[in-house]
Amino acid sequence: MMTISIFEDNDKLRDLVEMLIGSSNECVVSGSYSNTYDIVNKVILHQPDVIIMDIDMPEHDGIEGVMQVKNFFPNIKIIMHTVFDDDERLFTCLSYGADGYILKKDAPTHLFNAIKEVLAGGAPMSSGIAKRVLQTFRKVEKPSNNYHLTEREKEILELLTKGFSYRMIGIECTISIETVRRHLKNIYQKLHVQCGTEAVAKAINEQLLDN
Amino acid sequence: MMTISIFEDNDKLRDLVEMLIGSSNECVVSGSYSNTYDIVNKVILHQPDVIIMDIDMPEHDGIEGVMQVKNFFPNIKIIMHTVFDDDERLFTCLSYGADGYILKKDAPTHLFNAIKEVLAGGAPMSSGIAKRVLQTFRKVEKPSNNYHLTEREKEILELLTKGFSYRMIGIECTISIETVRRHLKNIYQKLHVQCGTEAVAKAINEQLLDN
DNA sequence: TAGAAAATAACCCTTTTGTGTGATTGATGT
DNA sequence: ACATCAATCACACAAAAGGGTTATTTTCTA
Repeated sequence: MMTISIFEDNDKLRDLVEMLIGSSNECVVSGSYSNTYDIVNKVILHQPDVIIMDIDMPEHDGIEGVMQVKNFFPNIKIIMHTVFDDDERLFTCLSYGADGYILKKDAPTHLFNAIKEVLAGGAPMSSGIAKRVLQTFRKVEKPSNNYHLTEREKEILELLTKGFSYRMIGIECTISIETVRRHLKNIYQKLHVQCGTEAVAKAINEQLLDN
Repeated sequence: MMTISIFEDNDKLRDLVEMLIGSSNECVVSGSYSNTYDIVNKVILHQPDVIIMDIDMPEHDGIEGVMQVKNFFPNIKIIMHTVFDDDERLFTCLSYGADGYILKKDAPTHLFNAIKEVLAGGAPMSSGIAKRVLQTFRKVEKPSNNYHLTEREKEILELLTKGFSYRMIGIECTISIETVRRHLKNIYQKLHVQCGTEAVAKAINEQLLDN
């Protein structure tokens, strides 16, 4: 028997969800509130396995709720249930550790399936949400940031980012400091930079070093 | 009527999937191969709406396939169908733009639902996969990487990352070069680094500059 | 209002960087 | 066999970086 708590400020919707879950013989609703005020103590009181969390609530909203709960009880599953599908709120919730994200426009059965899914270790999301999440993994089209650095040059540049002086690089690579200078001179030219610090910044920002 | 192509080197499984899809009255299979050799021309030939793509295939594998197809036809949906659930391959595929990721251990109906889901603009994933994806959004607990840099110090460090020399920083901030030296000396101490390049690397890698 | 923290500045001195110029060797490819 | 390129080394020189020390002014706060 799984225990569910609900945080939702729309009374009708809250009742509906409560009924939906209550009618199941696997879940029971314990704790149903219209905001996340003092949520930690409420959670301690009800010991839910899953929390259904609206975002837009007066005073203490759902984002605050996720943060608080996940901070103290990372194992309690939280499913966001909201009308919002903007990136801002979505990724904020996910970064706080929300386990699922269901839009209210989906059928109520979606929400019910989501509960089973989080309990099974999944991450239920409305389809548009899942798509948006995957989209963030798309590699931003690199403007061919290939400066044709040779392997040796990359090696030396990497040592430079680690704070090695020219001399230390020479010792590390067992070459003379003169050669190190020569390599770095070439590197600076290829990267179109004037000095080591700029080269290091560019190398890290544009991920020029294969690590 | 939707057209599906299949790339899968296990003959039996390929036939099975083909049958499964063929038995639907909404989808038809056109193009069924055991590797992704010359995949672009094959795709041109069959004009599929969705591609079911295995990863582990001899010679030309599914990762290469995703890369090629998405490069030329970003609108064709690709669902990965594989036994692999390691992060390495998962995120590589997603970065190339895969639209779904279904594990072979899931029921075959999962795959069929996935086709409908991608066509509806979704991003079908096996539950464990979805969870892993969400996990990457969790804010990594910053080990209080606070070196107590003052605003001025951050400002100067930022200019350093832009390749400004001490003198240029002085001009930019309208302070003497001596003060710049003093600030940077303090900065190096606070960051526990020996030189500018290392400080720049640390600043960028640990996101010390609020931008 | 006294004290702390931050920002400012100067001087000295050594080491490091960065540039210009030139040269040799080995591998690679045509 | 010749050309190209990467990697190596050398010398000279100017500019910049970085450390030590000391000191003044501003700003903020207890």
